Amino acid sequence: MFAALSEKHEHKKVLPDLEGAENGVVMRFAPNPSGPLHIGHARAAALNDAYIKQYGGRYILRIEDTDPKRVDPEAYEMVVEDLKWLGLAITDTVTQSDRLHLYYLLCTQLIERNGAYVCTCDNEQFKELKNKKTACPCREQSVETNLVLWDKMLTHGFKEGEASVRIKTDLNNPDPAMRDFPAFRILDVPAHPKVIAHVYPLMNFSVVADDHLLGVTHVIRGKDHIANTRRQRYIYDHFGWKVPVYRHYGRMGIEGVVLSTSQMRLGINDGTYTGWDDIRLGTLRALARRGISPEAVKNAMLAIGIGDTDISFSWDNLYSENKKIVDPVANRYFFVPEPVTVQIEGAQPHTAHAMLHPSDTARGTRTLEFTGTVLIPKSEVSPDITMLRLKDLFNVKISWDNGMPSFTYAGDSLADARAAKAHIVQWLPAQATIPCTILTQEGEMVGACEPAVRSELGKVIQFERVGFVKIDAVGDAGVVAYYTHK
RNA sequence: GCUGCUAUAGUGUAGUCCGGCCAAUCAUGCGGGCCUUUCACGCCCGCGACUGGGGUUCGAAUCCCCAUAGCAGCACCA
Repeated sequence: MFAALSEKHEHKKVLPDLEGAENGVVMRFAPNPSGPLHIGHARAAALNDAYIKQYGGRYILRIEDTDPKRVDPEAYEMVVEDLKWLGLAITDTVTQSDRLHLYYLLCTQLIERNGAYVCTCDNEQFKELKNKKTACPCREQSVETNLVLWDKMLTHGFKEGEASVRIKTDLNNPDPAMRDFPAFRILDVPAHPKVIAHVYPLMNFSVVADDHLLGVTHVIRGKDHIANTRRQRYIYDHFGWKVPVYRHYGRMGIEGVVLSTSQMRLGINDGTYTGWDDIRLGTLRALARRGISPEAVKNAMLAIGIGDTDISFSWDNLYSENKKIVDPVANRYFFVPEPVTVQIEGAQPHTAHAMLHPSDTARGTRTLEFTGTVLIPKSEVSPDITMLRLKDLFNVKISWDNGMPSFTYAGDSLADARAAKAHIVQWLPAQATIPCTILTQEGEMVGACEPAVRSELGKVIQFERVGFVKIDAVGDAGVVAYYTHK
């Protein structure tokens, strides 16, 4: 008995169980293709992914492009790329603009079931009636009339704004948002980039149609959809379909990056941002560029879970997850910020062997040839510092004369350096160094690094005493790196 | 305003359904120490929370009520 109890305590589930998931699940991630994916999307994407991996089943990517105003033709590809980067087990991909005929068909059936009607009321007028819990005249039309009007909608008999299809719900529902919400509308402009159409389903209709058609069993989405879930239930009831299991997680506040697609686009167009992967943006491609690994993103999202309380996203937690992944694999190099060139007196040429990774000796070393002149960080040259240890090399004594420092060799003994509490600093041979700029979200850090860093293009490395960076570009002019985190 | 939802340390999270294993878990952060030729990693120690007030009960983080706060929705967006 006690064993059972303690076991219960030790069995920490990563995520809470989903009801009715024992025999596998069908879940979906359903983004609007208006831009690349950002951290907010990653939560839904990762949560669904984790459950599908836990229970087995299918993972449907459903591109929800039923509003031509909010479709960026380039986003289709970006979304797929971003999900690929995240490493999700997507099994099916559907695009709603390919499926308009299905929605039309189901709409006809729904009208035949008397679950929907074509409303030709002025929008303001309808809203007024709705708020008074009063049916608009269109609601009383016969099924036959509705079918005629529906056909008229589809055959350009109405112009934009002149007619819509509404779902019959409960006009006495205390929440006005529930009362006879729209299911289809006419949009003459803009043209849809993927399909010729002018009658488009609204999200609540197309989502129900697809969730049912695709056999979706569980839906995990943000709580901004709670009202939609209630609306969608009316459609399920009209058709007599089985309703999926829903989970709505709370709002996630994310500070420090730009997330609004329109704001990002604006900034890119006016040159404020370099592109969708500008590191000031919260897109997944920006995180990737900064050296955040997809596993870290997923782990951080799973740690947040599906709670329905509002939370604030913690960059610290993400960085911590990323460090766990990156630290064991990142090679170490010297970066000297704001370098000053100093001549060391009294030292013979030395060859320093510095480990590529301190806890993985098998990875080998890099060699730095000392021939007399080195670069060291400017911050290490100040009157209150009298001794330094050049890491993996030797000790240096600094003496000050009239405010001018001079540097002399002070032995190889590490013990001496320790005894003197000397800083162990990164350095570079003056004859073997390349310029290096580290771009951070706040600005840039200029310095120099080991030439060998050029072979780490695209990888995350650690500049000792500085932090992890991703090597973004290498060239004759030097190296550009993005600061990942400490 | 109307309709709902939520409320555990700086942050995230477990526990809340079925009240006692909870003087509240784990992670992160912060402070200190050890290790170390990085201010990294690892290890050890510490800091820090049940929104407030009533009620029910032998007993409440857990149930009920009120208050407060936050959030969501109230689009011919998703």
